[in-house]
Amino acid sequence: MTTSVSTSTTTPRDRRRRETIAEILDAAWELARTEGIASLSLRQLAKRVGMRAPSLYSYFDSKHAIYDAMFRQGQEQLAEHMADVSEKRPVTRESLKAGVRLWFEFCLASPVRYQLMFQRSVPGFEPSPESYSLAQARLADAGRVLLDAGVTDPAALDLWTALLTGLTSQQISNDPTGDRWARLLDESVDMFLDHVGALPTQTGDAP
Amino acid sequence: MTTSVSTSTTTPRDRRRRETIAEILDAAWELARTEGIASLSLRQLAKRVGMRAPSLYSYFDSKHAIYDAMFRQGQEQLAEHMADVSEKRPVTRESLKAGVRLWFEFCLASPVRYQLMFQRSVPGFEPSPESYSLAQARLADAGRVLLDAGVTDPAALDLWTALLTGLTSQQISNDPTGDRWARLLDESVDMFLDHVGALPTQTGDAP
DNA sequence: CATGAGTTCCTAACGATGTTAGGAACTTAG
DNA sequence: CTAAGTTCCTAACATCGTTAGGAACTCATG
Repeated sequence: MTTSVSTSTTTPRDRRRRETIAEILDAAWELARTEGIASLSLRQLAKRVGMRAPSLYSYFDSKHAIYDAMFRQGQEQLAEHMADVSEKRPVTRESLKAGVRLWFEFCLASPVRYQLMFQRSVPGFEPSPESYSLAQARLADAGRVLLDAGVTDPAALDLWTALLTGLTSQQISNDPTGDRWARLLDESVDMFLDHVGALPTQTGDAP
Repeated sequence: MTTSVSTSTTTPRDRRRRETIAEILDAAWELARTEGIASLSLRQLAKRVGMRAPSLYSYFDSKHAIYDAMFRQGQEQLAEHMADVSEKRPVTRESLKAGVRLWFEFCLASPVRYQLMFQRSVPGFEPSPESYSLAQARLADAGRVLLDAGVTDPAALDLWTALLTGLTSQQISNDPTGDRWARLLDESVDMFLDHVGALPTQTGDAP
């Protein structure tokens, strides 16, 4: 309950605090990258930022909260990564493929991030409602793109996400560094669109 | 190095031992079902079979070895579950759909088992080479079925497994008890076969 | 400047985890 | 009967997330 109504929460102390939080999260990602996302230990993390484990509790309520913050970062990064393509209209076969390729790129760029965000690889963890709503919004975006492509059947949407998540996790667990996935992605998109009869590859303009 | 060359390892003691091992594994599955596959604790497991934790080490070298034994059990159960359909020739669109439905049934019957076998949901665990080879054999079976259906392109095989694993994990995490997946499965199989041009739905017998 | 609140850090500790050491009681083979 | 092998135990170690309680610091107000 400080009386800081004047400057909008940018006191010199708050700045330092935000820097420390960022530093902790950076270290957490690095540690997750080397030890595995589920093997993040507070003592190791604290050591990496020059602290003891209990001091982390000045910045996060629990280990869970750290995972949650990482989850949010991931969602923000995803939104940024997809910004260009997610609003482009009209939707064409090519723009859809480009979007899918961007999504794949994002997932492959950091398998650990992918595991945290989409694979529920951390045993006790599920994102808080606020963080999860971010994810829902992103998913709604993807759904809207497909809707604008003329795909309306809910079952088809299920099929679409199943196809993409299947391809992604298969690629990540089998061949994270391979680069021959682009063709498979395009083929999948074609298969799906042909099946549901959307965005025909022939120029389908009515005269 | 006992001199038991006569009776093929069926001494009254070995029997008791095998019973105990089975009992431990049963309790492990039950515990995994209630606590989550990754939250299996040796002390809880021991309590459930009327022991203390260290006594489990007379039967398994480590917690990892218990997971490995569970993995093997899962593979054996899968083989048994799929036995009817995996050898049926010639492969038809219907038999393929039946096989896929069996697979789905198996996965949904025990989400915990699915997570252990296919989702790598236990942080430190990966199956031993011997156990893994079992899984490889099962996978080869599935591949052979597809090959006999006329699907030879390796990329198409990737697409097939991606589609199925995507559908499975999506179903399990979103709606484990729902029963409207059968239609989606059939639709997926049709989409795939149409795309690769195998097993045409018209009676394709040459006159 | 001085005082008091708020923050950031620490050490010590609790209960839980997987695992090892060492020993007692039992089963079995010679 | 005796010696080996097994099955169980308690005690303990290092690790984990987390809490309690206190020392040192920053900072706004008298």
